[in-house]
Amino acid sequence: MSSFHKMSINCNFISETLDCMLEKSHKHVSCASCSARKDSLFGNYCDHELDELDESKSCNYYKKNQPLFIEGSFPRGVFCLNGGKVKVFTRGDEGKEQIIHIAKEGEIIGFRAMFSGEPYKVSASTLEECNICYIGKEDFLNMIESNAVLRNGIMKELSKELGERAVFITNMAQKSVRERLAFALLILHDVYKPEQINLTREDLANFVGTATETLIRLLKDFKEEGVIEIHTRKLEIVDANKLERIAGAR
Amino acid sequence: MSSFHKMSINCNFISETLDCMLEKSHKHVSCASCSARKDSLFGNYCDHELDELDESKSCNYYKKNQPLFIEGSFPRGVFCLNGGKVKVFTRGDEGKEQIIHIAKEGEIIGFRAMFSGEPYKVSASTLEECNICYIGKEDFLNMIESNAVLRNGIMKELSKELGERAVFITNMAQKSVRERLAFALLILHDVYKPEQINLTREDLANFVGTATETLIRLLKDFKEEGVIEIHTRKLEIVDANKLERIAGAR
DNA sequence: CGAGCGATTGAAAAGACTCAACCACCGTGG
DNA sequence: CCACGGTGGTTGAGTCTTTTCAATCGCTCG
Repeated sequence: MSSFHKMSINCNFISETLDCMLEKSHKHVSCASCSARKDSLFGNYCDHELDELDESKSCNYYKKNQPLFIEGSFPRGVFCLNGGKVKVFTRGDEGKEQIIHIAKEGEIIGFRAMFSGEPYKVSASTLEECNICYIGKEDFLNMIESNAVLRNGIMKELSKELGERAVFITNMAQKSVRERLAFALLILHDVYKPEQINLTREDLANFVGTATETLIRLLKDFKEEGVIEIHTRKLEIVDANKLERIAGAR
Repeated sequence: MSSFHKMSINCNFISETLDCMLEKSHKHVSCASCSARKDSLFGNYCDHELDELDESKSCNYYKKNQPLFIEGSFPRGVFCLNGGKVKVFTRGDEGKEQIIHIAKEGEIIGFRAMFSGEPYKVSASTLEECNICYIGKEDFLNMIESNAVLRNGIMKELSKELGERAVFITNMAQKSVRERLAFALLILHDVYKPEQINLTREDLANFVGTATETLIRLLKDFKEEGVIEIHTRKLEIVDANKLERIAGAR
């Protein structure tokens, strides 16, 4: 844990660090004023709960492509995304990443392995500059134990994800790459809005579950069909309805 | 809830009347004497908890290929498998089944949707004759609320499944059908042992995520390579190590 | 300004699917 | 008891999607 903390002792306020000199000072973002919190599992916390939460957490700044945790290691706490996007992925036999989920502000990451008693089955790393708070395992489990609302929120979240993954599996097994790409773009549209989708082609391919070259060709098709606009690396969804039609039902 | 109960009561009548030879009377299997329980989430229940459980549940006999619940409907309770195998699956756009999981004795099925507040994202139906107990939603949720051990067991289970599905997704996305089949056979070997794997080719194909014809050809290959034995419908694993090698890491 | 990574394109090869036909086993009803 | 129908299993051939390999381009960053 200590190494992890050291690693991330520099700090936050993306708004300040956007382009100028990269002075990331380690400011403590109070949960009470966290803009991402309203959509999170802590959204309905009252004042004294927020104080408690503030006590037990630490805030950290992450650069692009920094790992939060790695498949196979054991969890020591959970991560609460204040700003930025994070990819959650596994590696197949040849080391190729399969992205399972792209997390955005407000999401809590890494609590699955906290309950399963197993090591992480997935890895997580930042896709861009991020501000991420960290809550130690013990504190987190205590909160779960003593706070039924939070606990139910967690169970609901676990359950929802489980359902989503069933659909994901079915899509992987039965849809063509073209359909899966359309599906993926719709999901990413939701994650990134109001911004444009901003991923490397490789990450996008690893989310869709295809080869990078295939992905590129299909993106070109979509562009020619007028459903997306390609701005170098960034993708703009032009016709979401058409995408839905391409993606098929669900 | 009532309609579901009616349905299952009917099952018993039907079963009794249809195969009179087989005498599947609707006996109440006491949880205390349930042989499947020791491996289940209720494995460590004490006497008075078992009494309570017995109170709130009903026992039902299911014929082969009977549905427990269907994608899109809302859950009214959970199913506890006393005997027999059950497939859990979703349907893709063209109605093709994708089997997500094959459950065996001792497993509790259908609790995901209980917490998510969503309708079922999957369907479940019996693969053979089954004895299945049913616990109503309210009773079940009360148990969860008041019994921390059970609750933690459930959370652990949800978490484990979530991890397994991440692996499943990666396999689907990156492995060849041949590798996936090897992987699937190993899983099924575990589920079915000490019996032989007993599924229709179509179900097996829908678990692996391929066409029935492709599956059959690959089974033949495996047989010729000496890793399995085919006894009409039943499959015997001859060389699990070799299967593991074929399946790749993990 | 050069190195290097990410993006792109083309051509060939492979894996898997679809379609169509046929077989074989099993329980049913005549 | 046997013919029948139906489901599940098997095989072959052709097609098509997708991958792989190889090469090129282009932008960004030090």
